[in-house]
Amino acid sequence: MLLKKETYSRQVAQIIRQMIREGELKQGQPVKEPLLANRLSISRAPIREALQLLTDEGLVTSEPQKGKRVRQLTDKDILDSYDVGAILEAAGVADSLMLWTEGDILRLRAVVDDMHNASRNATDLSAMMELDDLFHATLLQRCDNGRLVEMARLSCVSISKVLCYKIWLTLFSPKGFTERHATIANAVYAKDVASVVALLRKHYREIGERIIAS
Amino acid sequence: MLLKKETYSRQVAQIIRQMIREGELKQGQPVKEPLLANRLSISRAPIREALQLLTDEGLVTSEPQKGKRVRQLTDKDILDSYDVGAILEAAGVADSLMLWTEGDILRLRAVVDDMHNASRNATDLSAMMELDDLFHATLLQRCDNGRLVEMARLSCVSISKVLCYKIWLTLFSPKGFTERHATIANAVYAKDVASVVALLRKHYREIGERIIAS
DNA sequence: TATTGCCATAATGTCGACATTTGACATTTA
DNA sequence: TAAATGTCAAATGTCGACATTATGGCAATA
Repeated sequence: MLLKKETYSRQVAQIIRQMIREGELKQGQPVKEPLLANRLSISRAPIREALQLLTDEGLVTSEPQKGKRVRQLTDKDILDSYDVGAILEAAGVADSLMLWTEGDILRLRAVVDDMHNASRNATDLSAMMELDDLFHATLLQRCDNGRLVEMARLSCVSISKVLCYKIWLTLFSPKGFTERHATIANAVYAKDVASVVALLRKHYREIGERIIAS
Repeated sequence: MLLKKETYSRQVAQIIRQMIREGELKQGQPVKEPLLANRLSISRAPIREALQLLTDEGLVTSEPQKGKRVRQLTDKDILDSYDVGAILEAAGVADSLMLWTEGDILRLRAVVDDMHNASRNATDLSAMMELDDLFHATLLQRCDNGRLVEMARLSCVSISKVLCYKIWLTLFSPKGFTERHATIANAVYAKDVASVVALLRKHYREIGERIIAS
């Protein structure tokens, strides 16, 4: 076994993320340290650390002396987050699209192909989720601003795909989802920067609006 | 007295920020919990919490089992951070400039006037710093995307004005600093979105480059 | 009945101590 | 001499307990 003795805090953070995704912890609900500590049979210290990690990710809100809660996303939070993500991703692509090689384009094509294949088999989007991540990461493959890439993800993906996991799975049909990304990819193949930017911002805005509508 | 019994953690975080600004804690230097705990005569728990707060802000890096260190900014970190800040601020202004009223413009003029006045008295930029914050906040006064505003600040200001505090004070002469902002303000008065965007990105890039050059 | 004040309960904030890991120095060995 | 190993102090991770603060219910009062 490839010795991996993670620290408790990180394992707990992952467990709580899972609990939020699965709906065991709902938005706005308080997260009580003693409860988790008992349930996991560890002390409160690592629990507190884990909760602070999640606070940094925006999954949990903290009010001194009042405890921590699963973040309650307002409609505006969702729209704003996706808007920021779109702005950053669009800027990152716009600034780096000129550097794309033929190989880069092939990589993007491969991702879109995988989406097409997956859309024939999968009944919901759960299989699509990692392809979606891969697609957007591939769009930024030539963007050398690591901070931009990181913040773009942090802004919307990390939040929405955990807090709104179940809703996210119902947003689109696998086919429609694939087509949306194919459209964006086509603009990339054509190196049409303006279209890519416009399509990305539209794409993200629509996702935000659909999440709200649910 | 205006009862303000902040939690220890937050006070400690502020103290450490101050220590970083003043150069008592230098970049890359390990931050040892027992030391701070002794010095402040409190236990390690609030120290650890404070360090995690600072980790979220990007001022401190953490490696499990290896401790925390004051973040060591690479040249690329600085350039990338300012680039992200510029992208967000420019997008925020671009999307909201059409909403500006005459009163909004007067507010911006007032800030620039304050800068002019300050530049005649101050010998360094220390007095300018809060005016700089105010200037950029005023640029985004009509941007209703709170998350964008927050992330724009977090991306560069919070980091650089703490980690590179002393360098920052020597970047420009007060006069030159004022003129730079006046130039941006003029483009705003003219509602010339393209110029504002271009000037902002240039402004931030130059700041990054000057910090590196030091 | 509605409001105020008090109390009991439970959660968070903080503490001091122990367990484990890390990094450096000393020692051994080739 | 240089590499490998053993040893030890110091720092981090975790624990259980106490102190302080928030929350809800109940009684007293207007």
